Amino acid sequence: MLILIDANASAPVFEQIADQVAGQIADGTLEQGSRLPAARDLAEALEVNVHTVLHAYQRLRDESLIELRRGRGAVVTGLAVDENVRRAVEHSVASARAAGISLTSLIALIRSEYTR
Amino acid sequence: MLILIDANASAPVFEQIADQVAGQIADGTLEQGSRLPAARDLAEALEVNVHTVLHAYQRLRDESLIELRRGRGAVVTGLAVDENVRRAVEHSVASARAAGISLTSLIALIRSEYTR
DNA sequence: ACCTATTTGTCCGTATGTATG
DNA sequence: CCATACATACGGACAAATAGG
Repeated sequence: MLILIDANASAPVFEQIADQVAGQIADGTLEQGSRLPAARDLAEALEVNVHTVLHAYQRLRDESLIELRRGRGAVVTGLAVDENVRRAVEHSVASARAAGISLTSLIALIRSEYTR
Repeated sequence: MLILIDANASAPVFEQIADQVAGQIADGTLEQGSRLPAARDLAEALEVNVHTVLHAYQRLRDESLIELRRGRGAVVTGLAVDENVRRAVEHSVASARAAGISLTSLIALIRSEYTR
């Protein structure tokens, strides 16, 4: 876990942590199924508060890059892509319906975004 | 702002607040453009900590139901639905591409979810 | 251009709850 | 039953953006 905090950076600390972990998941340094250090441990190593690390972890969970479970820690999902896609599609459809957008229009949106 | 906190409920307080505000946005009690009470004020009224209310507000922002700006407060967006859809679609397409899912397959997914 | 009040944003610290193993 | 580790809530402090005078 090579993570560097730049105290002078404009980005908040929790975001720096989240971004760097996300980057390591993206480039394969952190493999699917691997476990992140316990929030307290990482916090101690980085000399920041536990909440700051937990905040970063929760951000990563919201982006479904990791799974958080009490007593178990943070596990990289990363490649649960099918599940990611399913959820993303579910959300797209839900917000489209809420906006009164027809199936045809939604598909047109998807198509133009895909071929962009 | 009629919000009731049930201390005995299983749902956390911040979620109770977020859900009730979301409900009032959905049913029109809170109109688009209207301003939510300052976090500190609502916290005082509900006799909870400011951070708890801020947590709820930030949750609502993540769902793009409100906009948060320092010094200005929390404003109901509600109808920025087109933007919501655009972002959702963007995300769906991005995760589909990352998963190696073709445009055709993605459209099939969208269709089945829509008509579900 | 300046100052001040308002209000969210971040971070720290502490305490307690709760699911996991 | 016990240790681990995230989840929630409280409290306090200061920073940063906004609005208004």
